[in-house]
Amino acid sequence: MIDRTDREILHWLKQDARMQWKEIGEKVHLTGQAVAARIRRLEEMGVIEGFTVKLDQAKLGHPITALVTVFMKSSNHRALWQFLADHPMVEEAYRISGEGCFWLKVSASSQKELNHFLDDVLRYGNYRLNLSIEKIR
Amino acid sequence: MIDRTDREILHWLKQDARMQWKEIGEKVHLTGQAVAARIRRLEEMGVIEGFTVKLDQAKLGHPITALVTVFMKSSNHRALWQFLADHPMVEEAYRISGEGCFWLKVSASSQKELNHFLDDVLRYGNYRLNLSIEKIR
DNA sequence: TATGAAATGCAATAGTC
DNA sequence: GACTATTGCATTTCATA
Repeated sequence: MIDRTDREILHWLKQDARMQWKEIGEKVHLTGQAVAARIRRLEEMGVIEGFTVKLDQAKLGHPITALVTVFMKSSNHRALWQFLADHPMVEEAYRISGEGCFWLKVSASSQKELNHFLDDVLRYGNYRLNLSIEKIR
Repeated sequence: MIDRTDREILHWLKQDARMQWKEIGEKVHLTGQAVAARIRRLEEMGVIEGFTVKLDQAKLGHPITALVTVFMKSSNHRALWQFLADHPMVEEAYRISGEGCFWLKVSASSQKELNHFLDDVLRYGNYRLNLSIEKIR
């Protein structure tokens, strides 16, 4: 279904998603064509969801990374779900187990922008805020 | 320093990091070469940290995503820092403000594997655990 | 599911503005 | 910084095992 070679290919793609099929092929002892076929299959299977860039948010003018836990007061999960799914400041969002909570990673250009976001969140529930002071990974 | 066109390029790369320079060029009204030059510059500036794949961890045999907050008991931050920076299950880790804490996103293949990880974390401090029950973004 | 050969087309480089 | 023209090489496709 998904063998050791597939995992090796994913390993290299994780390091550099623009690596050439041929180059990956040399690393995993396959031709570029075989690598291309495997990657196509992994995409079709949904194992590979897509290819992206890792960006330095601070250098893009978003120096604030906030880790937010939201505690719902109402049971109107759906509305918050949609709010989070659409909001441009939300980089990651999870529904989590426990007292009807969500967990978010939010990127902000200023304290003011973050405050405004949090005010919007307050319409749905309370929150606990943690600010990142260093990104480890 | 970093203009509107750069941001547009980043926007397209975020959607598909393997999009061809030429194709991006058509979208932002530039030649492929001009796009390549800008991307090279953005990499040198460190705005682009790299190119990666988005993977479906569940389909790779890691159905559990845990969001963990660590509260240090000692002040031996450095040791935990290193532990987190190296550990293969840790997908993201941040030093956060407040009571000497870290925040982590951890991927696990089983409850047992997660428990083992958490036991290791206990050497450094206490933790609060939340399990993801749905990935929103 | 892999390879080898052929056709296509992108990327890299150099030169110009 | 961007464009055009040229060259080199990866990707794609197809036939084959």
